[in-house]
Amino acid sequence: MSRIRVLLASSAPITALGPLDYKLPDGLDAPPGTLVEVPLGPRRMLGAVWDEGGDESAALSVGDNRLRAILRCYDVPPLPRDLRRLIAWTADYYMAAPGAVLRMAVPPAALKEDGKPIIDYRVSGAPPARMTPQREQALAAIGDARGSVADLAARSDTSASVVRGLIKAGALEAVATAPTAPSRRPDPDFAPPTLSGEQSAAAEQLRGAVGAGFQPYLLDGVTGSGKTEVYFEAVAQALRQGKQALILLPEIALTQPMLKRFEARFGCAPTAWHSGLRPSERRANWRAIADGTAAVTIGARSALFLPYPNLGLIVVDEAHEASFKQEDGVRYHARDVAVMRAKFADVPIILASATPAIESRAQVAAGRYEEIALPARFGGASLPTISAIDLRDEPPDRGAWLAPPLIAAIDVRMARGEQSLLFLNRRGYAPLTLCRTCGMRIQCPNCTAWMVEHRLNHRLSCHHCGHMMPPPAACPECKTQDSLVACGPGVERVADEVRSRWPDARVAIVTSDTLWSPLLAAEFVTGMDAGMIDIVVGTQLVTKGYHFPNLTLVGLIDADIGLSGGDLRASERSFQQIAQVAGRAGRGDKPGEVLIQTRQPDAPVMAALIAGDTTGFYAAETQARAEAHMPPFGRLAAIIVSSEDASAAQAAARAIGKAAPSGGGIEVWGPAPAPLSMLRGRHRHRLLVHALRTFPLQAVMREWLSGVAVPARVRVTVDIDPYSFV
DNA sequence: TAGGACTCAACC
DNA sequence: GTTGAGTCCTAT
Repeated sequence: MSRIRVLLASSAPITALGPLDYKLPDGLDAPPGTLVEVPLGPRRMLGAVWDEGGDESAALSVGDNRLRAILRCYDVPPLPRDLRRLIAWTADYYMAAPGAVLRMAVPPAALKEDGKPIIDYRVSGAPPARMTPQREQALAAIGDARGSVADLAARSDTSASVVRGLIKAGALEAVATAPTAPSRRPDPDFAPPTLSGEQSAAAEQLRGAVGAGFQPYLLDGVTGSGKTEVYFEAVAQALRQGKQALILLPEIALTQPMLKRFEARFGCAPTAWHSGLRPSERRANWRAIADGTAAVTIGARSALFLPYPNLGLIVVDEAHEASFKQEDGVRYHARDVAVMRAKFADVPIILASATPAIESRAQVAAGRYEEIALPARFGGASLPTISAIDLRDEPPDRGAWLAPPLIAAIDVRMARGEQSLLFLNRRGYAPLTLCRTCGMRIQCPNCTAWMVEHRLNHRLSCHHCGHMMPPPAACPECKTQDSLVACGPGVERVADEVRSRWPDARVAIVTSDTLWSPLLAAEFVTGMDAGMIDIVVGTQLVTKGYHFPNLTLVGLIDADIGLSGGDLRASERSFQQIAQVAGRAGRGDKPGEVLIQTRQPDAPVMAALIAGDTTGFYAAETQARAEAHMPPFGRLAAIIVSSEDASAAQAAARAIGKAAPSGGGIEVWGPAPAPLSMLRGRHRHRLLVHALRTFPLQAVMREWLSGVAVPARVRVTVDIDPYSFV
């Protein structure tokens, strides 16, 4: 009998168990990283044999006589050492429970013994006994496609229950496929690209980096400069060396076009990892990654914690994206954790972006990251011209949102058969519904937020908690009939205006509501490429890496939205967002034009964009941050105290504030009611901790928070390096 | 005094 | 996070 330590995979937030000791029966071998099933009280839990972290708890461990034996070892490879170190580092740095981080590395579906087949459905040919308009529509739209219930519902623009009804009626039949991860190895020499001189030099440098140990690279290339082709060459090099590569992307909506590009370059699909995988695919892909057969993984941030046994390269694409910051559960920043994984695995990491974060630029300035710049667009395409429309001088018509110069520019595109993109970062029809009679604004019952009208599905919806209600006919407050009016624009409303101004235009709305599956995203891309769409109205989803050669006009409906928030990164974020959406214009051989509707054309962000003065803008922002000791020149942490009981949350927040340390390089602001003072039915107060860059922030906060007793119904969440200030 | 609502600490 | 033990209260 021997004693082993096991870290349990639990979802408990802050007060979680550290590793526990178990008995390893004789004859069983369980090296560190081995995944095991262990008893905990009456339950059976998943855990990993653990060797990370100090052995200070060994002194507190229970006696041999009270040890329980592990139940079994899973027949999968042990978690590699670099991953174990990463889990320990992430838990320590972000003040999260190590078990909660472990859960991201080993999703429960991964260890299911039997690989269930993937069930797809297709039209059987037998018409249903009862035909309804929805069923007819669904069958016509499905055609000879196949897919899951959700896929088919999305494709046919009906609900999942219509599809299930058709299955029950026998009009759709099931097709089972064995869930195997891609078994072919991507071929590094399948279709080598033709690179520009600049690209070749960059690719050459990155190829040389693969196999030469840890080094971060900032691949800083303007939109349309061909960053993807360049880092694909580094991926090819990793493949030649028999290593695995990981490419992280900010959102799944992007993965579909990316998978296509990958396939064109390497001759077969990579292994995908994102929240949309079905359990059977998740299991198959996890196992292929863990046993090393999956050579290249393209995934969302959670792919960072998978057990690659043989990692040779990490790429973080669109590395400036704020969505790499996870905002629930373990609050980590995937870009920063990716750098740590590269460090532990001793491999190079490439952060690719046209608009790098100030944090990443500062690392270049400090000499820790190497910069590789691609200052020109690929294939001779030029960067678009950017100009502002001052809404104070040239306002849109009453009740409309497009100013005359933008309308004229769209007219030109319509006449030439070119495509236009209108950007507004607001989903739905109108962000606010108010009563003309009594002034009441319709608010979410669970959150301090307005209900947003969505006309496409005839609902008012809360974008924070998902609460929905049908739009009331009368004011809920004063009961006046037909008194409610929509205030302000969302993309659906702008699309309405577009349709009424250009009745012949083919209009697509692109938001997470309309493009929520990879299939729908792929259909949008196909439609754009085939010239079936004239005008796109979209949210930030359209800023993400798309390449449409015939898109020559980008209009920003309201460029001022992002500036009003006033948090630390508001200017930087606006700059990045506008630069990214502007970068969609003129990527082919036709020049692009960008029109920015704004009420403050003289704001530094707008002035820099119009003058093309990226360097000056970043220099000014960086200097302002440095002077205020703000990240990356200082450190921030947020403490969010929440409870369903308003007074309990307030009392706990006050108690934490009262116990706050002071001086010596740390200051604590608050507590104050959070800007979103109620979220999902919980009342929230927050404290903001500001510290000098060298201050031992986590250690001090651990000490501080562990000294404050908080009732069970109050939750205390720590957010290290916060990005969200609501 | 049984039963229910609730709190709290241990779980190896 | 879950669980079971412990505590307090109430209805009978």
